[in-house]
Amino acid sequence: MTNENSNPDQRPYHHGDLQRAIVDAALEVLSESQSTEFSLRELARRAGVSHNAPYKHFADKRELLAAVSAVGFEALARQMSDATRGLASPRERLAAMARAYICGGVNNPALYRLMFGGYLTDQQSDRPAIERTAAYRMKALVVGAISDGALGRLIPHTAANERMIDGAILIFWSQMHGLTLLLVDRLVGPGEAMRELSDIVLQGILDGLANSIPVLPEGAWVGPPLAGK
Amino acid sequence: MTNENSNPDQRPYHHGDLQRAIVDAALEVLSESQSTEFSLRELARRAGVSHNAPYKHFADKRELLAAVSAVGFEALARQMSDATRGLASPRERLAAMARAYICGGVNNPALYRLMFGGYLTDQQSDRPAIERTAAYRMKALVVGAISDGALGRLIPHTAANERMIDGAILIFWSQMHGLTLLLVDRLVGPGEAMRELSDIVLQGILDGLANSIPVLPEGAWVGPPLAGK
DNA sequence: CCGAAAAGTTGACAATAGCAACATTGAGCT
DNA sequence: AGCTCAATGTTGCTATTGTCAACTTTTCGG
Repeated sequence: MTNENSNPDQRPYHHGDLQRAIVDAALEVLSESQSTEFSLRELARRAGVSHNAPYKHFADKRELLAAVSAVGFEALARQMSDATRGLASPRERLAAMARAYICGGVNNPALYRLMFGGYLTDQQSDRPAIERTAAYRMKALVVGAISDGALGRLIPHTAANERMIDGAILIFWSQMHGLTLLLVDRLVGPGEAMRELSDIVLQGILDGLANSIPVLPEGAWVGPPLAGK
Repeated sequence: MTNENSNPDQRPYHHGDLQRAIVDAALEVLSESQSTEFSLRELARRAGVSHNAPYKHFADKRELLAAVSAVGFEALARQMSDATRGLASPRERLAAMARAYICGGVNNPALYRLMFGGYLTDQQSDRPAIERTAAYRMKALVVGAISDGALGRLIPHTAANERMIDGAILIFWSQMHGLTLLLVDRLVGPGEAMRELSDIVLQGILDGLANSIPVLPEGAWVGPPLAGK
């Protein structure tokens, strides 16, 4: 029987869930320092283990950061999902998602940069499956709102509409992504006007897309590349 | 008389222009490795000087990377400027700038991320003056195209139009910025369709802005914050 | 022509990433 | 139970790095 509460000061040899503890510590340090340049040893210290224990769970720092990034994607997907819960109007759902997306970035720039800043992307390696899953969930939410009429008319999610929906998402996503990063980098501001600015931009997009939606060319994709290639 | 060409193999005690050499080496390594995690010592080695020589020109690594970033901003400003040279149509000028911007990012993602990825932004310190200068130049080009009629009607660059022009730039810039980063991170693709995708997106924006241009609220800004605050 | 400042060098220190060898524990098998 | 073994954690080590301090060589202004 493993009872790690019996003796608070006498940590058992085995931590219980170091993997989780290390990732949590990383999220903490990342939020505090807003930098990915912390040391694995620092995390080990925070978790109260020896400097090399993390290596039993992560091959190297890159792998650890990938895990942190994955947690970030899951959190973002959840926040976007939660934000739309109970909203009947598809347009309102889309707006809520956009706000949640921007908020997520502004509230933790370093995490957002880690997620999207190509720490893994640089290598030719694919993104972890868990990230892709979260990303697909986010995309599905957006697709749902669009097909439900967020752009002024119903656009059923059929094969015929696929490239048009992707066209709309390309515009919508890149606009929100860009705004988020400009806010984060304080190249537009002030941060307090985040909500106001994002609504202005969103308004512009929705109006534009209501008039005409581009169709993506053959072979173009939006979202994390499929696993195979 | 200092003649550093007289004896190729006998490097003089003083390098001549180490500052420049270090920055050049950094740009090289950055382009090759697509990562800012190189060592100052590596740069010193490449420049053929001792491991501490760079510290006579840069207080620390951050300062060196700031200098690299500044060079990147200058290059980007020049590329955008060159791209518009000789184009009479303001709309074409705007499109050319957008393409140059995106190209710059896709051709050297690591540099682009360094420039916009808040290596300096994290600290409360302002961006170097040289960066702000380049940024203002870029913004001036965009303002020029817009006021010349890139959005379908002339919008003179007057105080009355200031917040409307900034509104247009907010949309235009964040859209291009987002598209660039999504391309860089391969979250949209393929890279070969860069030109096609950016033209599609640009088209959507210009059409949208031709219909209505948002007016930014009081206190909002677009571009690097002014020096004072 | 001299003295100080600029530019470069050598040597040191603490911290880090990551490897290897060793120690401890718990889970499965008999 | 008792044994075994893989998972987990630890200690010790090496190579590398950022940065400081002290020293040397040039260059340049007065």
